[in-house]
Amino acid sequence: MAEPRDKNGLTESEFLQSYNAGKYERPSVTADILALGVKEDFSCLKILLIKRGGHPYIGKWALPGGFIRKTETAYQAAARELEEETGLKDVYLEQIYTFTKPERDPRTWVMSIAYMALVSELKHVNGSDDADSAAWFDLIISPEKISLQNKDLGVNISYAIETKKFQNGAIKYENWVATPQTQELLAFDHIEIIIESFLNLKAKFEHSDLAFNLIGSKFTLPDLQVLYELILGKKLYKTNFRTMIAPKIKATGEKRKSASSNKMSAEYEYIDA
Amino acid sequence: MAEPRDKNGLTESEFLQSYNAGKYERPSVTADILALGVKEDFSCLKILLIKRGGHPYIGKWALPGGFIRKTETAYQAAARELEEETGLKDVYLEQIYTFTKPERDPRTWVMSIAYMALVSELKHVNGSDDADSAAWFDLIISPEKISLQNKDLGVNISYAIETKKFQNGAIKYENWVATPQTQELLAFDHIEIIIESFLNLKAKFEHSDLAFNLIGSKFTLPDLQVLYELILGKKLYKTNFRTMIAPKIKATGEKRKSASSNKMSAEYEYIDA
DNA sequence: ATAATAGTGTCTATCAGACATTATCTG
DNA sequence: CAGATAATGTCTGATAGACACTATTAT
Repeated sequence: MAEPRDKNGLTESEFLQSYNAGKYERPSVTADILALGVKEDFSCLKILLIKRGGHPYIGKWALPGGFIRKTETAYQAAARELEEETGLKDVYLEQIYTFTKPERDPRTWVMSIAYMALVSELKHVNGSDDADSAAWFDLIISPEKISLQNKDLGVNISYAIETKKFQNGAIKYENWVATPQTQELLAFDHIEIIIESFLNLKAKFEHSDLAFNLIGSKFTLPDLQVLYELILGKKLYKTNFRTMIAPKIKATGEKRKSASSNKMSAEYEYIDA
Repeated sequence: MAEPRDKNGLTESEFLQSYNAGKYERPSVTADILALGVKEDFSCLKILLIKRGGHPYIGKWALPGGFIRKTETAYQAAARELEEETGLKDVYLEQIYTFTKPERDPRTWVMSIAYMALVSELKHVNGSDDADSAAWFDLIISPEKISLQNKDLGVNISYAIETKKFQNGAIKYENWVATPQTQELLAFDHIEIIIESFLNLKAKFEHSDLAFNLIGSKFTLPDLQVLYELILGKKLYKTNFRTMIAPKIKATGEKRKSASSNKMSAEYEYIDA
């Protein structure tokens, strides 16, 4: 059978040779990473930010990330940038959402593919590259408010969150808006990425085993419960938590102090179904 | 306080004026839409495909979609392309996933932001633009196989699906691979977009009211149950289905024939919580 | 009239939520 | 020893799963 030709009489290989990639304007695309961890004493979640070393938003705190290269996937770019800018590697990485508002970057047309990383050990992070410095911030988040704080650096970034539901025929949407509450703010629309990703994490948390990516391989049940309470934003009953978690874990036989209190407790590890 | 300057001594506005957008190579970005509906007699799901009118993959069936413009969001592009190529508008549209393998398009570096559309009425669709023609295909999907068929056009496209689980330390992944089973196949990596989106839909289906976007505003319970069974891929018990769905619906007082059988049945409508 | 299917009643197992109680550990 | 917290027992109500049965409708 004859090779198909288009309206200009070209075969596919002829078309590809003559294809002009410059015909349409193209956006730059970055992979930005929301890296989450838990504070050593399990008193709050931690989020990794970098201080921007160049324009735009020079000196502002931002999510680590950078431009995707032609030879790599977005996932590979996210892993590469995370390691380059903070030294973190071999962590759980998942694509969350792609942000595309045309005016979201003052330089030019830039889309951002947001990734969420879950980190079980808050390694010391060091800035490099585009980033002056990298640091873990306390992340305090509720349905009404989000704060990112680093006491050592004296930085406090807060936004109020308002959620609105609206409906369009049978089509139901939920929207939220973040309103700045402090002088110091995040670069770009990164606060939106954080809120969207956290809501995503919360929704997935109850029906998956994502929690175990945030805690070391050996842990105590009081610590694990505190972690669940941090993410879900509510207290859990110990008994119910334990019956829920029981099929997923097994005792190591060891005993050790919990990080969230300083009492001895049995040690467990995750078993995969 | 002085305006901050970068290592070249530029302020932000000076930097932005001199910013060279051509420094890094940029990808083209498309919005592609998986539009789902239900067959009139509720015997299977339907998916909207277009026949490509130009290279590459000329003459092959593909998802509707096209390049995102500099003045619009990906959501707006998806809505626009769907209407341009098929005439469908005012439908539920949700971003699913962004596909970024560098070699996924033979022309050049192209990323695809995939959207899922849920359509409650299978309006007659007409091709235009890049698309020779648009048509609804029967979508038959199981954990092992996916088929897209249009008997009028005599087209049958099938792939076998294999799922693999693998683990990387505490990090657990699930992957699937689609293997061609027929001569005729979809353009690009669109089969991946379809499978990924459908898995997403299935996961969300049980914990949301997405179903009502696939059925008209007035419906019978037998029809609604058949729709749930189609998406979930399993039989449901009538009693349990009705107690589950009861809080979300109210009777209109009318009676009419179901589409899935030809018996009279009470008519209901969706009520929002 | 009969077969098919719409609609209802009910039983059971499981699980989330809620307290109460006992055991153990730290200071 | 006292106060705190780890660990366990048990009660309740809601919900998913499973059948059985009656009512209604198309042919």
